[in-house]
Amino acid sequence: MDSGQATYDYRYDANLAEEIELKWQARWEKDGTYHAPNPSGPLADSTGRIDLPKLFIMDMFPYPSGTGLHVGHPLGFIGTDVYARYKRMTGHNVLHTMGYDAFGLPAEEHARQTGQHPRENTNANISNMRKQLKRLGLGHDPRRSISTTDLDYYKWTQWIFLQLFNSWYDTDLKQARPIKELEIKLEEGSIVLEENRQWSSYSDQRKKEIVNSFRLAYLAEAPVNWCPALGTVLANEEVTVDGRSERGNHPVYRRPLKQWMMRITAYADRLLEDLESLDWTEAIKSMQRNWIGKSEGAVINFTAEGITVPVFTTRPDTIFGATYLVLAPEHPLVDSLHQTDWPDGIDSRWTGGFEDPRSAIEAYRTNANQKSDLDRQENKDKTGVFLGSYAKVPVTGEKIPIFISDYVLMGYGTGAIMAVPGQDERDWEFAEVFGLDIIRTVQPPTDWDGKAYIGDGPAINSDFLNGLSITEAKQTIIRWLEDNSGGSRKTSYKLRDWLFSRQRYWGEPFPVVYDKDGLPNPVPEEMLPVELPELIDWAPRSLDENSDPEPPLGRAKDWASTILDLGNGPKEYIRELNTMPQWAGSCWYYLRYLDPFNSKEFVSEDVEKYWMSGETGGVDLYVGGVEHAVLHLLYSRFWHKVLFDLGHVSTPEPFQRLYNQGYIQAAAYQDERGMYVDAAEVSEDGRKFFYQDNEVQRSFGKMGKSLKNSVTPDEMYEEYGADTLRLYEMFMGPLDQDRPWETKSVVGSQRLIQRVWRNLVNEETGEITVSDSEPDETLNRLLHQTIDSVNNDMNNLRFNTAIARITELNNEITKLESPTPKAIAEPLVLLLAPLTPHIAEELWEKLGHETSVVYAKFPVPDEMLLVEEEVEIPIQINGKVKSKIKVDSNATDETLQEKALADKKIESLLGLNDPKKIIVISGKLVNIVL
RNA sequence: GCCCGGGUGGCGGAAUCGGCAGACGCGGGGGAUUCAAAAUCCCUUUCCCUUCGGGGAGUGCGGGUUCAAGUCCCGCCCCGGGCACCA
Repeated sequence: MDSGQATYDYRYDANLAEEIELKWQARWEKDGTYHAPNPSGPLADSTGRIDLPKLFIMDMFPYPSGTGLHVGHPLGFIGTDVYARYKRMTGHNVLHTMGYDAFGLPAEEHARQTGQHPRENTNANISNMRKQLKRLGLGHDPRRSISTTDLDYYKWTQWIFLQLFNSWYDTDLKQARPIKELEIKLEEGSIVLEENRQWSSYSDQRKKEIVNSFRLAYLAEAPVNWCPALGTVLANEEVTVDGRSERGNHPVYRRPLKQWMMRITAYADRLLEDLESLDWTEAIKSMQRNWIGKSEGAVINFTAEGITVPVFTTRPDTIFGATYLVLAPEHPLVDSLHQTDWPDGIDSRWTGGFEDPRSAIEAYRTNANQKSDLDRQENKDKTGVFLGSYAKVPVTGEKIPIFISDYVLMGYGTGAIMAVPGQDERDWEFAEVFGLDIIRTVQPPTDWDGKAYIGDGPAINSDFLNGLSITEAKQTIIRWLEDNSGGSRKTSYKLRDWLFSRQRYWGEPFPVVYDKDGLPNPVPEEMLPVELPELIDWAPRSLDENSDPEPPLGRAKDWASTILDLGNGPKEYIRELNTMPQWAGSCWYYLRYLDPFNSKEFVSEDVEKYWMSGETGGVDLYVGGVEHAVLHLLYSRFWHKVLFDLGHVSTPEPFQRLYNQGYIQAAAYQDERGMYVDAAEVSEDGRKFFYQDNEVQRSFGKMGKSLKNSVTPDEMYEEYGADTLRLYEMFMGPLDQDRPWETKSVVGSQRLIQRVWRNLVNEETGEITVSDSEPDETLNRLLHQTIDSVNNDMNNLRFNTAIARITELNNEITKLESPTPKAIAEPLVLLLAPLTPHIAEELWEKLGHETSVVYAKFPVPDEMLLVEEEVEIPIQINGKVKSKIKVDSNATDETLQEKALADKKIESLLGLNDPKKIIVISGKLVNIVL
């Protein structure tokens, strides 16, 4: 300002914004403004807020990455903050805080590249992220912030593991029970494992093994996803469809290893059924349903070579159309079922060109093994070989040939199917390739010209089932099978047990030690936590496909073997060397937020009941990205249900309402070589885009380094301030929608704040300029209409429209020629407070208030003022608006019609025509039909 | 292939009880202010035609219901996401 003209020392610009923002952030911290009281314990207080209705609002906590935030990250955080602030102002005790999911592969990968210990690196990242988030003015209770890597936190993660280890799933009660109850049942003989065998006749070792096999956390030798490049095994959920690691895109190999598993399959039905009670989007629910993959049907026992071959089918009603069996190539019965020689006169298509079944099978298996999952997926041509043997169909006694083919998967059902080409497209294709019989058992509609018919219809060619519908036929045949020991009703799931071991350093150690017999023993609760050893050489080894996983913890020799007294005197034990997966810590963090300082329990009963109560119970609002649809949300629900069964929590579900925020995308530009160029340096001439005078092509994608299109919050603070950034992000569109970032549009949000400021404050002196005079009628009505809309929008997370309404109100205020009446200014500040808390605090203080705006009462509309005295009514002729009239808002329909017909314009348009019909919608519209 | 979303101005998006399509913002155009500019304020901005009074078209496409359809129904097309040889 060097022109000598009026200087605006108090114009709302980035500098003033920063001054105001830092001032209030310091104040909030000092005053503990966002502290939410607990009903009891160390976080109880005397504010009286505990008597208000509670609300637990939560974000999916972030992984503290080293690269820092870009403006896309905090979108959801701002959304929950605005909502939380609104709820505080409408009389709720709001719990909102933020934690860090800091264990896991990325931390270690980063540490591996930089050579820094994961802990140091993680801590640095967390404090950096805290700083960045604090600058946004998020109203979090800082006392409740936890990190999954805190010793005091993972102690309780280990404690929960012990709950799982010490429980089994009672299928009669349909809930988890303490393992002791199982032991008692086994001793009493109310559970018998083998007929005519007493529990006492088993050896102690065997007893232990048997009990172990019932636990919810158990060891199993299972085919797992081994990723040598990451040096660890991965959960199914962490492997992409084309058989690579989700993180890093490294090849993953299937191999059997002894691993910790979590018996999530026991909960499949409850995880499925309880989805109904949740306020989640249909998209997420259907992804979970899909993942659980429940299908009801029957297992049917075919016999061949004196061996029973069980087959799972969802269509037992089609059994009369079964013309062959197919086993997965790796099915264990293949070796005992095949013949030594081909039968005479065999179809050449069935042999694969081999001399005998054994060599054909061997060649087929080798070939199938070499096929990648991607090949299998893309190449769906049906292949297979005949085993040389035949199976007997239970109902007919007929003999049908047995094949192996890779279109049958070992991992689902029984790994074997009865093929019914008439009613299954895949079987039809196979039957065509191999020249097998096709028998329709459901009558297709008369105009049916397709191949396999999947739809409903009367059963045909099916003996005693003929004429029945699919549903009836299913019931009938299952009853027959059960009566004749031909099979039984059966439900299958796609869901597999959760692989819980990782060969990594940076994770929670298992509270498990092994004694000489090699069996796992839980580390007693009072010995927790089992602390991660300090390791100098913590990096995983680079490994090749054939090597074994080599857990880094094995290198901490002093730690790995230990002397403990587990109740039978000090003995030497070997520790479990694997660590838990990253999901473990994120499974239950919401519970620790409630009672972070509790050293006796993971959460106190009292506190848990208070915060988790509700219609169906759980976190009242959980906001996060859709990418956690299956993994985190399913695991978390599972653990929560176990804790519920064992009486540690009071609700069957952890998250009552789930809301998926959209993503902020950003324009990215590529030059003619396809290389991305710095998006900040690209200019536009209206149609084309240029980088250093060369034309570049625009596309939209995730913000980030690789697309060179990141915009950081810091750049926004520098130019506009945090309130503007918050306002802009909320104004861009509905919270659940993806939207493109546009830096040039941010100014619009700043202008709103600027105008509000100017309407209330003298830019030269910084003095408040509001008047005590009464606002005029029109403005007052607008104020109350705005208050009404904003309340609605806030409740429905429609912040974009709330801001639009506030802008309209402020635009009217701007047009006033006299100072803004205080009676308008105060509610305006309150309306803005959830969205732009810093400037609201500053204005609130300038308006003479001594207490924080955070707990001021949000304005409530005066119902009387919501109804206009006079309204403008459109008049349509044949549905098109031709004129408008002003009438008293409570005018009768008769008056409305009269006035409409008397309108000059309408009169002239009607001319001599007589209206056929006149529709009057009270207070809204008149439509004249000619 | 199946299952979810979603297609509205140059752009982000409003209008979801069937009742004035385009609120609010960005961008564009014009004006005031200024020596000038920035900033600010005001007007204007769906498209086409216009004798400047106005007229016509219009919410992905084609039908339908209705006095009235972005909104409801039927049949398609396109985009985004999820699942995918799961018996």
